[in-house]
Amino acid sequence: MHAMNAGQRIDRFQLIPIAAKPAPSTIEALFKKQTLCQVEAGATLFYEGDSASHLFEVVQGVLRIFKIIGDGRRVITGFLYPGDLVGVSLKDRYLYSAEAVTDLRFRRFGRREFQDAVNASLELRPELFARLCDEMAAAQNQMVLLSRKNAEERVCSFLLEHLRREQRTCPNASIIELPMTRLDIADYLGLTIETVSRTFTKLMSRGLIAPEGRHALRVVRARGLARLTGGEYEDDNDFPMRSRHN
Amino acid sequence: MHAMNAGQRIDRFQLIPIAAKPAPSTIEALFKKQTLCQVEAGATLFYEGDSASHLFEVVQGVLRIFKIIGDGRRVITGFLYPGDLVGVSLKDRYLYSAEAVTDLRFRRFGRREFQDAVNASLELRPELFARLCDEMAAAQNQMVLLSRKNAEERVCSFLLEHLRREQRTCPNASIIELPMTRLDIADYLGLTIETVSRTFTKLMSRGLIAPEGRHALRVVRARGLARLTGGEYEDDNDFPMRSRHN
DNA sequence: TCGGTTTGTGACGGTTCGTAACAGCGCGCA
DNA sequence: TGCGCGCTGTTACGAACCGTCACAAACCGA
Repeated sequence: MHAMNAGQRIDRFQLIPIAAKPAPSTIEALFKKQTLCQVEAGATLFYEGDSASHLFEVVQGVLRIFKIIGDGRRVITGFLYPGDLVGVSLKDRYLYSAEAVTDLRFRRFGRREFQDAVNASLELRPELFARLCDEMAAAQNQMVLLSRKNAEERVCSFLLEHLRREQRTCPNASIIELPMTRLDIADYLGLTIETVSRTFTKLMSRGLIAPEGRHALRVVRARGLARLTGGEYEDDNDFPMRSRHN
Repeated sequence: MHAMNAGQRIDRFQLIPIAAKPAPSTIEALFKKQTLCQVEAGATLFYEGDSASHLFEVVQGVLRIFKIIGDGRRVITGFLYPGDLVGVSLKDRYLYSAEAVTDLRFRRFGRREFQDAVNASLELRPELFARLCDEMAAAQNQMVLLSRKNAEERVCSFLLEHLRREQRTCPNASIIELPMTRLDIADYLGLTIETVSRTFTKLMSRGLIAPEGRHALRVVRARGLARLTGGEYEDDNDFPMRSRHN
């Protein structure tokens, strides 16, 4: 297995002053009242098994959450982006470790205070619940990917997932940033870096994607990628899964 | 890929009269007020994509929840047992299909009524949240299994998971019932039936487990199985993952 | 008892892994 | 500015694991 850059544990965040905001109505607004923190790429926010004292909201940058088993095998269960919440679904201990992929800005919230705030507000509760559902849906899709998709399908799914993300802010974007390393991608997709690398090369040689600097690439034929994901991401054509709800 | 027994859709459950109970304090008590339903093995409770009108509580028997992608590949994301809730983490549509593995007794609850009941009760909310967290934790562990474990580790993890379940009701049980088919197990573990079968045989020849009829087996050396899971289920010995929380 | 389904076992092959060598890029330092 | 070093990423090749295919045996319900 490959070595990975073990981040230093940070016990003292660099604090950035932030102006006070009006009454919180959504979770994001609630977090806005919290101090903005910043850490460098590679830093660890918390370890799996740590007492779960805080929730986090990613403000800028990318975060990876992962589990490590026995002999060092790592599984990245998710990448988190600005607006995402970390540590919603937990009881008293973190289920996974969290490290900054890039330089990262985030906000922290004490678990108890957060719970109290959510309990007190009729607006916050449905939103929190919705976020939990999204997290669960993502986990299920990831299980499908890890369980039954081959290397090419996994990589295509990954790329389209990221394209969709870019397109949420910029609807006809075709360039996706991939700040994480190949090892990160491999550990997220349940492959090795070599297989990820080979698959990228193959997709490029077929003209589906094109390199765009070191840590970005251009999706040339999104439709072509979608056809290779093995089961989701079909947009317009009829899809057996969808046509069945009664 | 192997064919699977496509269950008939049930539109009318067999209803079983049940005595009214006192005030609900836990979720289980809440469900006790609902009519008990029964279906035969193979029946479908709902399909992925269906409008999510109800939650379910398994009362007796086993349920499988699964997703199917494009060309018929199936992924079983979980087996559910008496006391388990189905459909907690969802918004307006079911994330997966649900079929009875065995003859099944269950209770249904309208989503809206359930939401209202939970919102109205200060006791129910934490329990619901806790169940969501458990569901999430299970999903994460499954991702680890599917992503990084080999066939033997997957099967051993599966067996121990079931042994633990049996031992929750009967602390020194060593026989585990496996009412699902090999195909179900394979689709749950991301393997083929042949690999599951071969792995069982191997574990038997090593004396770790012993056959106990067709759909049950005896765990002879649980400790031995635990050592082969590749990362969890170590009980007493120091375990790097655990020794690190501060 | 019979036929279909489920399970078990073997041989074979393919996808992915693992090792290794090399190339590209960034960084510090002379 | 040029050089060396380390890290990341790419490519090649042999090996291993698991999937595929084929068939037999066991089981189950009619």
